[in-house]
Amino acid sequence: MTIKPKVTIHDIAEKLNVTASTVSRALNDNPRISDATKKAVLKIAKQLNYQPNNIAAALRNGRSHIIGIIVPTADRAFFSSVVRGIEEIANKINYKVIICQSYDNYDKEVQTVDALLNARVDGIIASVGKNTENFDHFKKALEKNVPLVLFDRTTDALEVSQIVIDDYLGAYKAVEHLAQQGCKRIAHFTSPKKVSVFKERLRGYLDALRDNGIAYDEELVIKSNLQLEDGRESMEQLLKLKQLPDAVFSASDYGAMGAMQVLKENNFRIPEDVALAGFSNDPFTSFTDPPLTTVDQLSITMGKITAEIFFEQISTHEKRNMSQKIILKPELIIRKSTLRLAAVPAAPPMGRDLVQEQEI
Amino acid sequence: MTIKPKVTIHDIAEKLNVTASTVSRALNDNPRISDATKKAVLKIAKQLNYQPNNIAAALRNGRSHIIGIIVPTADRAFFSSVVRGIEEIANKINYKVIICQSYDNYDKEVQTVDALLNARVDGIIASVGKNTENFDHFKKALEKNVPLVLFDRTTDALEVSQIVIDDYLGAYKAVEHLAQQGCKRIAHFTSPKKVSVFKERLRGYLDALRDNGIAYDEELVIKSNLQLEDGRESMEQLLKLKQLPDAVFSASDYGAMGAMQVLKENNFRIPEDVALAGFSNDPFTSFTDPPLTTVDQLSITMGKITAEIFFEQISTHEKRNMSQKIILKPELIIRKSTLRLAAVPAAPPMGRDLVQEQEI
DNA sequence: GATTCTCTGTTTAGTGGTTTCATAAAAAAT
DNA sequence: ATTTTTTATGAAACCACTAAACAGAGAATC
Repeated sequence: MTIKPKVTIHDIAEKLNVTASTVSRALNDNPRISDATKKAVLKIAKQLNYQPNNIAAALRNGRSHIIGIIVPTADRAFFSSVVRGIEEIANKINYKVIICQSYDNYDKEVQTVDALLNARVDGIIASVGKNTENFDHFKKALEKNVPLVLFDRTTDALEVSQIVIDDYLGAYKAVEHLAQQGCKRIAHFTSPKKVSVFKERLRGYLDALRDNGIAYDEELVIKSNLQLEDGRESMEQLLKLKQLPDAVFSASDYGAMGAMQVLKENNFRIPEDVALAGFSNDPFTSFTDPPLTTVDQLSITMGKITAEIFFEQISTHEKRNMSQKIILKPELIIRKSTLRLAAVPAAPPMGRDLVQEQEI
Repeated sequence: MTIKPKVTIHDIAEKLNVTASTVSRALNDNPRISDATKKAVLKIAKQLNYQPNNIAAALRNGRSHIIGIIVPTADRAFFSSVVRGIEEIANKINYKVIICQSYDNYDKEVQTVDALLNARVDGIIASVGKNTENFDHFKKALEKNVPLVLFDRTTDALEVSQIVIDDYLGAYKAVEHLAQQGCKRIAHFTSPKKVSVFKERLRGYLDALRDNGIAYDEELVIKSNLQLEDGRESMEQLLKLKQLPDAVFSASDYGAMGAMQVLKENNFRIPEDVALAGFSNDPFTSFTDPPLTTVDQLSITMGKITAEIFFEQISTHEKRNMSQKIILKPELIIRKSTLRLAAVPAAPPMGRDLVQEQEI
């Protein structure tokens, strides 16, 4: 394999006896260049296998046409869907996307923002890490006039546009549904963290209880990190109560899954003895037995809207347009884990469309 | 929020009454600069909140310190784990990673390679799309002397280093395990595509049958796209046979999951009536009931090794070092879906460590 | 016939950081 | 004291591309 020399617009210019600026304009389809010249340039460019140097262009005009996306992790179906939605729109208008993962690590998040700024991205779209409480790194981006939009995990500490789902409503819907299925003692798994989503879900839980005439019982609300193992422990704790719950609404699917495992190990029937609902509509929730009722977060929609708002901001650039907050309405995906009444939903079961592509 | 003016090394230079080159050297810790000057420069840089412009540097020295990763999709646990492994090593030596998704779309893959070349990445790590049969876009990278390493979905059509797992061995292990559990009629779900991984898995299946004294029965090998729905159909097809299988080894976890659903719907016991094994160790497999035996692909290891080989290539750069092919040994994760003999594995169940972080 | 446009291109001057080459001063060697 | 070496820095070129300002030829207008 021979290594070809790098070809620049100057090489093309030389071949055609014009200047580099003419070639540059021709390649950029500038109206000041005649069609004949454009064609000639394009032809030579192709012939020489010219590959534009985006770096030089970026340096010159101060826009890299690259945007940075920061997510806690890209392997969560929710985040990757959002990313995909953003990418689709970005690609359409010739922007490249660079995906960065913070792994919910504050330091890494700070470094990433810095790295993106150094790389001179044209803007940043981010979902804030779980442990982030200081937002100076994002402020730095704003100070440099780099557009910033937050989605899902956002903060009001920054004056930026945000796209979130209505966690309150999602939780409310789930708990209301449980109540309608005849549940009277509905437990809730939540997090001790100050993250707003959990506070909102808790609020939805409480309001739905009240609106459905169910008294709040403190011992039914269990705080944990909401991982699988936490869900197991929380459920075991609940099983020690004198009066058992007849439903659990977990603020995470993993927490619900842990509860499901423990319930089955103890020979409880789901949903007859205890109904179960989660939050997020993680892909695995349709594969559990019984399939898990959960709240879908409209990830694709969120991605598209996020991208739209972001690029709107990019184009209007200088103008300090007010930041907007968009709240999407989540959807309750009802599956067997909560269906205690006769009526089973007609086929095809809901949420089936969320099945992932196969692994190879 | 005030927009601060962009500060360059020239601003720092001016403040200190030195030249930009001195500042540049000081910032790069060049030994030819006195410690006093270095300290002064660093101090002013911090004071002015100087942010280096990587683009300018990249243009000048022809290395962007960015590497591109192309994966079919980032939301598959396997790929994102590999990416994570790569990222970890890359970050350590101050390289940024830009993750691109081809969505198994050939055109998008070609465009992506082009875009990465234009962005002047220092190298590319890729897993080839399912439908890619022409590799000219990758050849273009090689011609430009841009290091390229392939993992998992690779090709021998290119003279590059590859890191793959031994699909043959994975399949062999799975089928051997089924035989050891007393299965005599083991079915196999495979793909009609020409992708080597499936051919290898089929080969492993066949050899394991032979080595365990089980006769090959053509009607037990079912070809499909291996998605969930395909698995269901394949299983239904098997259930129509006069002589039912007592085990199914699917070349994908989703296929196995489809089979599990159909089996349960028809009141077959798993694994007593039919044992089930998949391939990939997708996160959901530990949440099914019963949990699914499957083959783990050592994604993290693969990522680390891929990164190591890649950066080795980056550093030795010019030298046209021979390309190597590394084949990792996959691991069989035994779970209840195949355990027909008394011995149930002691807690904690295997594969538990693969549980994903919770969704929020 | 002179003036003004249009059209198509050229000239020039960046963009921000790095690096080669040169140089002055200081230190070391003779 | 003189030469050589070392140290610390400056001046200018350069990376590849782009945009503003400028220019010349022919067409259109008065």
